[in-house]
Order: sequence, then structure tokens, then C-alpha cells
Amino acid sequence: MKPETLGFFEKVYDVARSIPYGRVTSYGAIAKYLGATKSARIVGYAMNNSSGKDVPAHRVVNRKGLLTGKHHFEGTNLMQQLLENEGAKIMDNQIQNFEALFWDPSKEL
DNA sequence: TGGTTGACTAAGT
DNA sequence: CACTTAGCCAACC
Repeated sequence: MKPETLGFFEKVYDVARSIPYGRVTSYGAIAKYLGATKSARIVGYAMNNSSGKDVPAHRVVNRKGLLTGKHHFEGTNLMQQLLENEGAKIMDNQIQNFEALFWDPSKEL
């Protein structure tokens, strides 16, 4: 590997990459797993820089299951399309069966 | 060195 | 129940 940035971001990417297919998680859950529960914003900030990485950022949403970061994807509804492709039910930019698809790295990883 | 930013979250109104 | 305020912390300029 090439740990160029060796920072909080890399950790976030690593966890995000560990998200199973058809599952989603929240920024806060990732932050908590990294020991920075209150740094959920930093996780989102990291995802913003995840462009070009093989990080499934579409599987990461806010704690309400709302696709807050869909605007950062290429298409208008690309994020939603990807999630629906994995079996998620999305309505009004929000994952309906969010609780069922939720994946907590602190518990399942 | 210091101030701004942001794909968040919890609590208050 | 929907909007507002405040706290949080790492990266960037």
C-alpha cells in the first residue's frame, strides 16, 4: 500500500471499504469505530476527498439514513441508484429500511 | 500560526 | 413535529 496521507482520512477509507454489499452505515458510526465519536464531520470531510478512491461512499449516509452527500456524486441520483441496486429502498433521498441495512463497524467488524 | 470549512449529531425552541 | 443553535474536530489556505 501507499500510505501517503496516513491520516484520519485513510482510516475512514479503510472502514468504508469494509462495508459489506447491500449494507449502509453512518458517519458517526465510522467515527465512533475510529475512536472519534464527535468527529463525524471529519468522516464526511474525508469522503469528500474520497473522489478517485475505491471507497463506496454511497454506502455512507447520515444517522437518519438521509442521502445528504448525493450532491457530491456525479449524477443527481447516482448515490440513490447505487443503493437501490444493492436492495435499499430509498424515498425522498432517505433510506426506508435504513435500520435493516444499517451496519455498525463497532459491533459487526 | 490562526481562521475557515464541512457528505455530522444532539439538544433546544 | 420542523427548524435553529451550538459543539465538535481534522484538513486546508
